[in-house]
Amino acid sequence: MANLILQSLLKNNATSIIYIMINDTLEKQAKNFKSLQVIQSEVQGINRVALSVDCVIFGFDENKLKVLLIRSDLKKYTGKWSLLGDLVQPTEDLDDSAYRVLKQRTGLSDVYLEQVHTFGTVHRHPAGRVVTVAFCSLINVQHHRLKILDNELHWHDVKNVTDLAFDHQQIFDTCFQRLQKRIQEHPLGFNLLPKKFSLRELQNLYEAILDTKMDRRNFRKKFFSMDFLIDLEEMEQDVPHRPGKLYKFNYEKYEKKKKKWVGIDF
Amino acid sequence: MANLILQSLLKNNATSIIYIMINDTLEKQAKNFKSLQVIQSEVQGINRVALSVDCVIFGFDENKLKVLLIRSDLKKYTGKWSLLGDLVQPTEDLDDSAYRVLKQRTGLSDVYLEQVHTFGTVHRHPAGRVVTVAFCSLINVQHHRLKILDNELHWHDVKNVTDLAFDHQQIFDTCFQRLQKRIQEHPLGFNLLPKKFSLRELQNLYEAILDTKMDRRNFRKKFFSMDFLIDLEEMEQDVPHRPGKLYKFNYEKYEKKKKKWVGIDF
DNA sequence: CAATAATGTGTGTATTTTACACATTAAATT
DNA sequence: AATTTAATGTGTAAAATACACACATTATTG
Repeated sequence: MANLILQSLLKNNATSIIYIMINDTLEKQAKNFKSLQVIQSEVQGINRVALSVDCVIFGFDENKLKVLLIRSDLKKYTGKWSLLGDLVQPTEDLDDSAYRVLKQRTGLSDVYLEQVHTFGTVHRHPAGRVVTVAFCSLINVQHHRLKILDNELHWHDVKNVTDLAFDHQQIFDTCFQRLQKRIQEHPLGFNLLPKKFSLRELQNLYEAILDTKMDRRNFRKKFFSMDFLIDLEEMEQDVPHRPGKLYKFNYEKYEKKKKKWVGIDF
Repeated sequence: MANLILQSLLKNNATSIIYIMINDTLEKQAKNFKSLQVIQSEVQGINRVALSVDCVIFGFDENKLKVLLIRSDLKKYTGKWSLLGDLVQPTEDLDDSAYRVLKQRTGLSDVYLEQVHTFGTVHRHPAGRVVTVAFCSLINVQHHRLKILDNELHWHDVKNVTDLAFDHQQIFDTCFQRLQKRIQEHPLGFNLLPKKFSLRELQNLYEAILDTKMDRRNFRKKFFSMDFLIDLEEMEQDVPHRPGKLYKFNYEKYEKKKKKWVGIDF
């Protein structure tokens, strides 16, 4: 009897079936049909949702902060910009999924992604229930060439990001806030600078991301006192002004001295 | 032809069907059968996963930090403690789901939950792919009575939390770290104290959560300088030592003066 | 070769943190 | 009732950090 189901599915060009609360035999029989992909659901029953990842990739370029956007696929959002996202595959870890999306959409690899927040209101996606996990990152635009440019992939000025598709504006805002907080607590900024960088470049970076101005002299003092910069005894080349000294970041020392701060601060 | 599928499903006592890549007519016909629950899946295709929420509820009780745990349901983890979790319903927002789980498992309502992190490695759940979103909270044990005690629900001493079921140890650790960070940046601690509290009670709270000792005099100075405490001109009652002054927290003032900190600190 | 526009180095003041010392108060003890 | 005890409440000085600002130095540009 169960065979009838399978035959019908095949005749209807079904490629997959997820069955719930049907007797066991159906599963065994279904597995004989190679054109049918059977996905069993023991505990979950019908409580399944589509899960996606969205990547908010911030880029630092000529002292400005950018973000990667593409044109939305969906008719409902024609013309609107959206984040880089895709569905999570059933056999794929969340993190892996985010890295895959980034690779597929941009060609970028060798980028560290951090999970930020999961967005799951029922009607956030027009095509049905889709819960999405947002990841973010920060890279140097000059150091990473976009190898794929489908859907008008481009670096969008962060200051002009408005009215994105879906709830992507909310996702973007959340990730931007997280980025600003992270860079004050962790030295992720160094990944976006060349291996050898000047203090001016470092300060430009912080000023761009935090959208603020800092005193040059106190900024220097702050970083030297932290003792995480290694003087390379080299100078900048080809700059249209007096060259500055070049430094690199001492990751080892940072890891050892990492702040174990305990106090109250609000 | 599609009817054959439906008839077969009905004869097999199917209560639900999720179909993918089948022609449109099937959906329309299926909707005529009231015993069949039809869940359409346009964009998601077969890329669906089960989604759950897990709640890490920290409790402050007699100057100790606790966490709510239950016995695991699953045979694989018999005897092990686990967090409060359940599957997210298809028509339920993530947040709502977490609040429902808390209510169903403990009877607690009127508790603020914060989303912390989503855990989604492929094999984290023995029964199949289950991605889980972790929420956490912090309440005063004395102010919230547990109305349901199934599965040996109880307040477990945080210092003795080891070897939880599933990947719940990892989830717990992540949430504990988040809690410790949060309480240093935001005044959530005040929700767990009586409306009128002494400085000693406040300090006990911080010392319990941050697992540290602080200098009593400097702690006082710190909080008074922040100017968020209102002197109630009352004294403690029935304490076995010299009574201390009672204070309440000035939420309005905090909201106004909230720190907009910009700097580097690592 | 002077003007320019950066880098590099202090210096003094204000603020915050930290480490302690001592007086005060109410309960418990003798 | 006087004394001991164990808290609370207040103060003070040194150290560390943050902040505002001045000036010398160096390469480039016109």
